[in-house]
Amino acid sequence: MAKIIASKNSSKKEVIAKKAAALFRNKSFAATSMRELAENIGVEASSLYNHIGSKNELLQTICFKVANDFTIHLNEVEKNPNSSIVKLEDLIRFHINMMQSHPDEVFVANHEWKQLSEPFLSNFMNQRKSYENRWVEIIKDGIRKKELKNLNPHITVLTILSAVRSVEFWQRHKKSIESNDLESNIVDHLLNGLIK
Amino acid sequence: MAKIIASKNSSKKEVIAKKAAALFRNKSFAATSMRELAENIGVEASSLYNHIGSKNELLQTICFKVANDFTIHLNEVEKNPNSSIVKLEDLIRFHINMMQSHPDEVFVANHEWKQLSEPFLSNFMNQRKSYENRWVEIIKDGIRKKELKNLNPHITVLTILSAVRSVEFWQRHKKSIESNDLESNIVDHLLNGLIK
DNA sequence: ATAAAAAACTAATAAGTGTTAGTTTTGGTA
DNA sequence: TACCAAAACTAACACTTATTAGTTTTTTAT
Repeated sequence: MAKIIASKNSSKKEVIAKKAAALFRNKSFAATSMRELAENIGVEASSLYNHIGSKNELLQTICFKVANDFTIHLNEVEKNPNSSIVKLEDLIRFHINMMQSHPDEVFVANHEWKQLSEPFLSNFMNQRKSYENRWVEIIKDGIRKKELKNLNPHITVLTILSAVRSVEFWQRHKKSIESNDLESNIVDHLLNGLIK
Repeated sequence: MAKIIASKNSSKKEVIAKKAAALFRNKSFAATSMRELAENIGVEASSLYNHIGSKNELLQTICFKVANDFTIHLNEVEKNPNSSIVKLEDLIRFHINMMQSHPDEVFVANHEWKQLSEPFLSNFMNQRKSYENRWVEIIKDGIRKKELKNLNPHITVLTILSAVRSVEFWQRHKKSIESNDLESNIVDHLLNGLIK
């Protein structure tokens, strides 16, 4: 009889969620069946329900865990009395690090949140909206203090948040690109531009 | 009896593909059923098969149409003897314009291509790889001619291609943001940076 | 008006979906 | 060793899926 193996660091539920994140990333939430998830873990589909509530709950767990991590870090950034530039650099680096340490989970939160069911969907969208608005305030502050160019703050935020997602594409090349290189390149590009 | 209405500019197949792109974007390919697509068009699901081969074929049509448009434009950019900066600006603006003129199709090509079946999947990935490599060459040329900073060209390309996807988020705010504003903000940010 | 072609319909197929019920096995504790 | 709860199993349910077959309606061309 096959078994779900829980390690010291992660409960069986966490083992399932981890594998689910990988599958939801590679095949999409809708195209991943519970039977397929079970097979990847080495167990029958019905056995999963001893540990989780539903397929939807798995998606919720993944998405809100990621959202909370980002919110918590933003709380800390806002607390510190740094310049807007330092704050932005800190935030950008955190995004890049999150994508490298939890690539599947962040990918799912970024791309599969649409498949959340209500009320989780509305909840998630509100949380994201609020997160973006707090970035916008940091940018506005930087413009006010003449640290940043007078670009549209909303566009700037979405440009940065989109740009950091390029890290998604680098997982395949883990060896060919140094992590520090990746991070400093993106930060430099987004803050100082491309032209000499 | 309901009917699929073909206009002068678009055949019935194109009407179906257009609606499919919108649904695939909003609900994902896997989560969109043929019955749902048919209902949105005002017809029974089986009637669609008088005009299309399969659900998969719809996705193929959408993805490769977009990929070809981008490839064709890149061909033209490479032909013209402009500086690398002008070429890059041209390419960035084309991406932004494509996302504004064909938002659903570009979104699907960007996010749902994974659902393509073989051999289309491999085909699409190769085409994208080649597209990215040709961007890389333009950047390398710019570095060689001292027009651009010496950043990693591969990282730079993916950063730009990710950043322009921020346009996806602006569809909801069509009225609040001027299209020209959006375009010039992104171009300025990616080429000249954020810091004053 | 009539015949032919295009495109709609209804009904059915076979396969796959998430999830539950009921049963058996497992591993740890008394 | 005997017991009990946790966690696995098999089997089934009620639906949904893409797609096809066969039929009827609509449109087009003569």
